[in-house]
Amino acid sequence: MLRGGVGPPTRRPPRRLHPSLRSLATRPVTPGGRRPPTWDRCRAPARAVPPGYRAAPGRPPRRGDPMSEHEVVEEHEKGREAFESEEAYRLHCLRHSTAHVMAQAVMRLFPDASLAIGPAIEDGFYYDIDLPRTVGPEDLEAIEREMKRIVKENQRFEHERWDRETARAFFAERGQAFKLELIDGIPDDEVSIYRNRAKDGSEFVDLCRGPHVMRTGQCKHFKLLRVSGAYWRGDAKNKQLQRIYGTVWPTRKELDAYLYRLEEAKKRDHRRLGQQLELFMFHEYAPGSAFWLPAGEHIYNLLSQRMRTLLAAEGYHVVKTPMVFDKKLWETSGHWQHYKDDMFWFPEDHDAEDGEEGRILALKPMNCPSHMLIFGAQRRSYRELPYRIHDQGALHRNELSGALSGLTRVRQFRQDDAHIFCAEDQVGDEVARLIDLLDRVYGAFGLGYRVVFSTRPEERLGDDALWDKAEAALEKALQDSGLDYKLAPGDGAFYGPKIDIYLVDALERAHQCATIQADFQLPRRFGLSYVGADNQPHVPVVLHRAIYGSFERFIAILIEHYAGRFPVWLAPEAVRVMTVSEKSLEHGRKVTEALRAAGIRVHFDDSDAKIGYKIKMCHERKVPYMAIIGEKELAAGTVSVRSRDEGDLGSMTVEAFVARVAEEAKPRL
RNA sequence: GCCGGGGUAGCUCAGCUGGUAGAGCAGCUGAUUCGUAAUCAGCAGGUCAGGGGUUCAAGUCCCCUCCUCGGCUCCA
Repeated sequence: MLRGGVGPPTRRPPRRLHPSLRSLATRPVTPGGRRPPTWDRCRAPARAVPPGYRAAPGRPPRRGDPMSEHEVVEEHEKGREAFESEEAYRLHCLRHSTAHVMAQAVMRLFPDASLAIGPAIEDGFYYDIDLPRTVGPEDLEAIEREMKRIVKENQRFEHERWDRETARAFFAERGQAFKLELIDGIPDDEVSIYRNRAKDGSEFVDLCRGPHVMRTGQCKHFKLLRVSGAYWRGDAKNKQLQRIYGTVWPTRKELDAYLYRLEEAKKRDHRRLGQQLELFMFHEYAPGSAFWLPAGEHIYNLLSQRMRTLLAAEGYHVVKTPMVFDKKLWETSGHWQHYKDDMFWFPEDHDAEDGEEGRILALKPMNCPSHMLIFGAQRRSYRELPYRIHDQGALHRNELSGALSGLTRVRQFRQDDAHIFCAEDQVGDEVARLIDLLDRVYGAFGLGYRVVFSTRPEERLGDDALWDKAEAALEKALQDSGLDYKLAPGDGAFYGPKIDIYLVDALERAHQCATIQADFQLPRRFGLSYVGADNQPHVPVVLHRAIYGSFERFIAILIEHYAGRFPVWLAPEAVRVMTVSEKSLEHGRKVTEALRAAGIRVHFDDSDAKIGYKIKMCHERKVPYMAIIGEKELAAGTVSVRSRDEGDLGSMTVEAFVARVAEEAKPRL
């Protein structure tokens, strides 16, 4: 999500991952790195055809005519096309099927439950259910036990087609109001139904597009993870349901690997490491706003400085703009109309009588309007274009209290924000330069990335000719870059097409950070123009762009990506010098000074603790290098070096050590 | 904002069905001068998130507020 775009972010919780990237995070990370053979145990139904039934009109649903083998195969081939790989398709079937198994189990335990939807999602599945009471962890265990029984029974997933009235009657009789709503939303005359028959003669019948695996026995390696609230159709005005999340994998090994990955992610959680490493803190007096402690501020500031330097070299003008603006600015940009609830604002005159019209001021949630003012403050020539403005000013957004989370969802943050004012025919070049730039930036951190190109949405501003031009320019730049990218038709902003970049971290999780958005609307709203070579006024195109995105979020990703083990060039503390005993204090001091003189961030642990204890403390801080100084080193004028990642490196001369660390401390960016 | 977990010493956590708060680490003081992931002893540290209520008695039960965590359109 572009935290600096002009789009009117609606007041709703964030979508976590772009749908077109769903498969990205589903890749299992096995400790050995190799993927186990899986698919022999998860057979999708196309090869072996499950019995299907078609209900004849007017007949009771159970007595349908069997769906022909050909039809079933055809259907599954069709379903498969929507997936990028056989693997993705089979996982989808497995996950969706396990959602059914869970629903079946829930219905056994809570006969009054009412089922909403239960899709397959990244890494698992969920089912939204209206339950008579709230369920807790003990209930999840009970549901799991029931699911295991169903798996053991190895029930078939029988596919049937019913006419809609039969289906309506069936679900109405069972009080399944959500299913009725879903049926009413289906345009076809027939609806698709899946049926599971239990050994005891009971049945589980669900409205479902499918496809499914053949039998419940395939859904063996699952685990229910958590339960939370979710609104029917995602709308806070609707009834809130209980959403039960689970995960499922074709093999035990993959399930274990996934659970291991969850554990690993928990260990790397930036909130936990942020406290452990004293990078930042929060206080209830400033919900959603981080306090950057010295170690964290070091990283923040380093990223900030490197980006300024980089962008200055790219021809950007670095500016600083006001924090508080008259609400008129936000009316001009359109934020006030769409986004007022997410802004912090207040009357200029606090003593104004009730009803008295005073000036309203607002903290900026985005930088773009003030950049529009800068561009518009002078008469601009085409010779000045592309005119690039970079601004790292603090932004404030009044996020929903329930949406706040660590550094990733905050109320105050800064971006490596910039706006590029250019002529229409310069868009392609600028985008190409940006792609080159972000490739360099992400490369410096060892982060991979994926690119998604989003084109015109149904509801949009501007004429189609302009959209044609913009989309063509962006796409050409993408093609020229040689990058793989995915197309997301209709996912663009209402004011222009965009390119979103998803970072892939060490745990193969995707995070949206960078974005490049073309905007044809904002310059018009601000009445901007430049004088062209033809001596006529032209409206510039604006590119909204960010590479880190917000510093807060990017640092959170870095913390988790590195698991707190920052490389020397980023680490707040590069070396800790420690003495074995007081006898070597003097030499320790000298070594510390030598490192400091070389510009290395070093701390001298001259306490009287034992060396083993000092090493342990240092490990907990994840300092990359330890220089151990004892009487041997004192006599030889050396240091004994221990690396965080490689262990004891033996002794070397002070000069060699300083040179080694200095080399690693050079900014990679 | 909504649903559901949490909030006990700086940190991690214990405290059963109500009977007046505890451990480890960190801190301080002292001893110890030690060779690659925890030296010993002593001391100090809490309005049990905040407020209200029930009770002879509340960390524990009830209500309100704040903060925090998991979620809240990956659409049969």
